[in-house]
Amino acid sequence: MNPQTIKVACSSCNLRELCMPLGLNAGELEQIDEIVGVRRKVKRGAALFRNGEVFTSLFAIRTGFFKTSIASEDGRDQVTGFQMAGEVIGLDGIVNDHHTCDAVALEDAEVCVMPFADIEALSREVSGLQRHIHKIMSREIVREHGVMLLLGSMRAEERLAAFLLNLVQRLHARGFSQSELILRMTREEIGSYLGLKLETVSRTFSKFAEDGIVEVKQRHVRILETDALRRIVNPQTLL
Amino acid sequence: MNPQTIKVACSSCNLRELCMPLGLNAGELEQIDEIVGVRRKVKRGAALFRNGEVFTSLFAIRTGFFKTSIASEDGRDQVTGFQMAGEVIGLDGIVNDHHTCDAVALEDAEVCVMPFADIEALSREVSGLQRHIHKIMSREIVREHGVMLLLGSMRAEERLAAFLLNLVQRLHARGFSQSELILRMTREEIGSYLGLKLETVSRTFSKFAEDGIVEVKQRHVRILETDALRRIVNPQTLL
DNA sequence: CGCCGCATTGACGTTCGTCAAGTCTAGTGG
DNA sequence: CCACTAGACTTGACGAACGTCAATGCGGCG
Repeated sequence: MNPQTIKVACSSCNLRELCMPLGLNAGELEQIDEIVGVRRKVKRGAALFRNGEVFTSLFAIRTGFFKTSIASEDGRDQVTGFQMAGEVIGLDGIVNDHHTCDAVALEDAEVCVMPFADIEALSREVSGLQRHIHKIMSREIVREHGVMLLLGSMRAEERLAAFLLNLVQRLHARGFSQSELILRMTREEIGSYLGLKLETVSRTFSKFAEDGIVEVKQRHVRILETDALRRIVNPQTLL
Repeated sequence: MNPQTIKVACSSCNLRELCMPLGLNAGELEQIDEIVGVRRKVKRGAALFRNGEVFTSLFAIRTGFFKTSIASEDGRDQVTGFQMAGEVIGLDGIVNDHHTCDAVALEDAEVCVMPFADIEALSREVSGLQRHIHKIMSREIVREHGVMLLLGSMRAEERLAAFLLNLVQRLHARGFSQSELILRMTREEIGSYLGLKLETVSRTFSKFAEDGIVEVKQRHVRILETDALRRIVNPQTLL
């Protein structure tokens, strides 16, 4: 609730290739810089937006880590995703001009605020931007299909293995280790995302550790046998 | 595999308000008619598109009923949605120019073929169309959040109750009964969508019937107590 | 240094999946 | 017109996986 306003430039952002389209000329890049005029800091535990709030902007994560979650009327809630640097959140708000989920920072974070009206206006001019927006939304739809497959048909070990592989792959794409990661979320949040109770998440971590597949020390995870995790997710594949 | 080509006009289509934006002037409507130049018939059991095929077009369903599903490498598959007249399918293909799921007709169907390149070009001119496309994609994202909540946190009875309420609500919006419906999909397909085995779906139907909440005769379902279904989905609410 | 939230682990219960037998129905062909 | 068949559906008995409840451990932050 303390929106810092710091002028920045996409054109010089090291996350450019993650959140912005490639192959634009100098003039187009400059126009995009205009859109992302403001950054906002979000403290750990604070919400970037909440269910019901008016939607005005998409947010590109510059630093930090978020979860998005929805709540059913009777209080249960479901984590719908974990987002890291270079990813865009807020797409849920477009359809009704109101956000339909909460976005909460799991560590101190900073986002680029992109007013959606400006995005729409500019993407009528710059077809590369238009295409990029469409792809971001389509990617989210495809990602959610994958989560539905996970929730609908996998057992606990498969879910957790898929989760770890996905996380580490995304972190690796950002220059982090392929085998070591620090979880920014609690067991309960992992469980909510995976459709499991926190105890089951904990037990499954312990099982993986017993089997020598990972080392787990609270939120610090080291993957010892990536292939073993892959085999758990996909028993058919003989790696 | 027998693409019928029949010229039609959105401007005179009775599903216009479902799949196309409102508030356009005559000239804009005419331009949209240009986009939807072709219809295609799909026989029951046939695929409109399959995972891996090149993506070129979105499809607006004119008549009939579809399921979309994805397959994990080891053969399991997950139904990701059921689509009816006025709904748009194919959004998953945008991100990689290839479809990532199968769309199969559950009864003889007819779709309007909308080449995506044309949609993008025209939506640069007609901001109402641009906005509409964004909303369709956002709506799909929000719908999938709801499915994640269902798969991640609901029990069998809650899932089936939510499923029935959702179906009947969408059918009602299309002028059908609020209380009676014919299921176009098998128990197995319902189960796949809801993350349950077909036997569990069948048992849960039987339980609802015993409790006097629905009458079930194979695929014909009559809802006797809508409020009871709502209470099952959302125990807190005292209707 | 002590507290509080998070994580782990164990014992037990519930829900749903599995396996199997049997029924219904729509469609086919005699 | 009716018998036959294949696929879909129902139902029961049983077991496995995961949830629930509860006790305990650990570590980070003030």
